[in-house]
Amino acid sequence: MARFDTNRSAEMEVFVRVVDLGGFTQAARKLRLTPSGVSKLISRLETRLGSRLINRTTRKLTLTEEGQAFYQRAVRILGEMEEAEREAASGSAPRGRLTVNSNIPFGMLHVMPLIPRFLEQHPDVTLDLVLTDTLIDLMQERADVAIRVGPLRASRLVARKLGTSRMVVVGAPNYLARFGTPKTPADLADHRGIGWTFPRTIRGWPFKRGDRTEEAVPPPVARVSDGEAARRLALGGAGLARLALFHIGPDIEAGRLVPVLQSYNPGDREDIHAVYVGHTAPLPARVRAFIDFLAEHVRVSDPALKRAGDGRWTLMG
Amino acid sequence: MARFDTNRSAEMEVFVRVVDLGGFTQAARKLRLTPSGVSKLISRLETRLGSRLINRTTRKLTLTEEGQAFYQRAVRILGEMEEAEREAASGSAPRGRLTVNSNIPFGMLHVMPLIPRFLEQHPDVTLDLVLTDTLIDLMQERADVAIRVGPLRASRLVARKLGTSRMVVVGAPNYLARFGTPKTPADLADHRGIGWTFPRTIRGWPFKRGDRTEEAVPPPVARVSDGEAARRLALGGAGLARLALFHIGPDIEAGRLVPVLQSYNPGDREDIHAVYVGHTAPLPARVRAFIDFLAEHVRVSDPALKRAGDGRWTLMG
DNA sequence: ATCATTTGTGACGTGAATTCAACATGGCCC
DNA sequence: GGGCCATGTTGAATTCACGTCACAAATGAT
Repeated sequence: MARFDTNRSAEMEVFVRVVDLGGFTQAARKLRLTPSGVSKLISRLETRLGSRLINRTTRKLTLTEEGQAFYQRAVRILGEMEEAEREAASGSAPRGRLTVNSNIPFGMLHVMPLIPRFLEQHPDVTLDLVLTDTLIDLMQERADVAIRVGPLRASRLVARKLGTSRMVVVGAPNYLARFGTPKTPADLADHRGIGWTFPRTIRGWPFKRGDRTEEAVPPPVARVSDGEAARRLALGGAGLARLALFHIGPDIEAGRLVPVLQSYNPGDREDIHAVYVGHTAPLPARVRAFIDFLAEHVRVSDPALKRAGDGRWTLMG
Repeated sequence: MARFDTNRSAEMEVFVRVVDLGGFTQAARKLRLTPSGVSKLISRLETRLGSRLINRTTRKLTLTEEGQAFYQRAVRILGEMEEAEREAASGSAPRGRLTVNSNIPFGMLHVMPLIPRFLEQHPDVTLDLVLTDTLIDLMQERADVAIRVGPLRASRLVARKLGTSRMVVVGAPNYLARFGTPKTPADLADHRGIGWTFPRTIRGWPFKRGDRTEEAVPPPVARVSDGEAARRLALGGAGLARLALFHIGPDIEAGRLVPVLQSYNPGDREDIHAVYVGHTAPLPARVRAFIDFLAEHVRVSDPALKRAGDGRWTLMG
C-alpha cells in the first residue's frame, strides 16, 4: 500500500524536464520513460494542484502563469535537493567533523602522533579528539569512533582490532620497599591498589594459576579516572597498579616502576579496538577513512619483559 | 515499472518527522505508517545516500554530522515545495495575471465596461486585455481567454457562449448616393467592399434566398485588421461593410450608416464565445472566475431593425 | 533479572504507476 | 487542399516498489 503515494520530487523533475526540452516526447526520451507516462504524470500533477501548468498542442508547449512560477521554483528546489543529498552522501572525499574518543594512554602515545598525517591526507576533515578513559556512549556523545582497551561488551557496535597490549602490575621501588613485594596473588590483600572511578568490564586483575585464571585485586587506596593519573600515582609510590606495557614500558626500563607477580600473568593481554556504530547503514567516509588509517598505521609493540641478572627489567622485541 | 522509483520528497518528509518527533514510532504514528515502514524508509535513504544519517538505539536518536546538515536543508526544501505547490494550486482566490484577447468592437463596448467591477471583485488579479480582431493562437500568445465572434473552428478549445449579434451590411449615405443601393446580393459585384486582412472562418457574406443560404461579397476596396477600422471606413463612405449590430447600432439610428439588403438577411447572426483551453486539466481560478463573470454580465442586446415611414432605421427591443 | 518499548528483518500482498497499443490532433510539405 | 509524420492522449494489462504483518533483537527502566 503506497501510503506515501505522491512523489512530488519526481513530479517536479519530470515537469522541469518537459519545460526545458520543450516537449513531452523529448523529455520522455531523456528520462527513459514513455511519452504516455510523461503525459499522465503531468496530468496527475495538474489535477493534484488543481490548476493547469502547461498549455499543450501537439507542436507547442506554453506555460501558464502558474506553470511559470512553478517551474522557477521547481528548478531551484531540485537544485537544492541535489545539493543536500550530495552533501549528505558519503561522497568521494571524507569531510566533516570526525569525533574520536580514546583512552588517555593509548590516545597520547599512539593516536596523537598519527593525527597530523591523517589530517594532511584528508584536508576536509576536522578532528575532535576526546581523551578520556571513561566509557562513553558513542551515540549520546556523538562520537564517530571510540578506542577501547579490554574485552568488549556485546553490542551492535562494530569493533576493529588495532593491536594488543600486555598488561603489567607494577609498583614504584619506594612503595615496594615499604610494603614488600607480593609473591602470590593472594598477597595482594595486604597491599594497596590504584583503581578506577569508572566501571570496567573486568573487575579484578587476572592471574594464572596452572591453567585456571583467577582474579585478585588489592584494596584500592585511590581511584582515578584515567591511566595516566594511575601511572603518576604509581610512580609516586601510592600503590600497585595494573597498566598497559606500552604505557609504562619506559618507566620499567628506567627502573621507576617495577613489575610484580610476573610469573602469574605472562600472557595477560588486552586487545585494543576501534569501535564504531556500524552495519545498519553505510559508514560516513571520514569514519571509514579514519578506521582504515588507524588499522594500518597503529603498531603496538608488544615486547617481552626480561629480568636481567642485576634485577633490572628490560623490554625485548 | 516504477522507473522513477525514489520519491525523495517522501524520504525527506519522513526523515524530518523522525527528527522532529525524536523517534521512529512516534513519527510513524503521526504519518499513519508502521514503525517498520519508517525504519525501512530511513534505511533506504541512508543506503541510497551511502551514509548514515541517524544513529539510533531503542531509546535515543542522534543525528550524525551528515544528518544534521541534511535535516536543516530538508526542512527548508520541504517548506519551499509546500510554498511552490500552494502558489501554483488554483487556491481559493483567483490571482495572477489574466490575459484576455478580444476583438475590438466587442471588447470596447462590452468587455471594457465590465473590467473595473471584475478587478474590484478579484483584487489579486491583474489584467492584460489585448484588443485585436486577428485570430490569435491562444497558447502561443499565452492568452487565457479569447473572445471570438462567428463560427468556431473545431478544436480542443472550449467555448462558452456569451451572446449573439445580428450582422448588418451597411453603407454610408454618401456612398450609397454615389454607387447606388444594392437590391440583391448579386448587385454586390458592382460595389465596393471593406474586407479583412486576416482569414475569417466564413469567406463571404451570407444571404438567404428562400431557405438556401448563399454567399456573396463585394470586391474589396480596402482590407483592414479590425472592425472599428472597418466602421470608420464605412462611415467615410469607402464602401460596404458587414458589421455587428451592437457595434454600429448608434450609427444606424443616427443615420450615419444605412443597412442594405436587409430583406436577404433578417436572421444573419453570429455567436459570440469566450474561448479557452480546457478540459484536460483544471482551469486556473482566475480564468474560471472571468468566464463566469462574463457569462453572467455580458448582455448583448439584439434589437430588431425597423424602417420607419420616412426611410429612417430604428432599433427596437 | 524481567519487562516494556523501540528498532530491525523476512516474506508477502497490494495498488499505483508505467508500459503497450490504438486513437486523436495538429503542422507541414509537396 | 490532402496525405504524412510527429506528438499528445486514452484505456487496459502488467509490474515492481513499498508498506504491512509477524517475529526477533536490543536497550533502558523498574
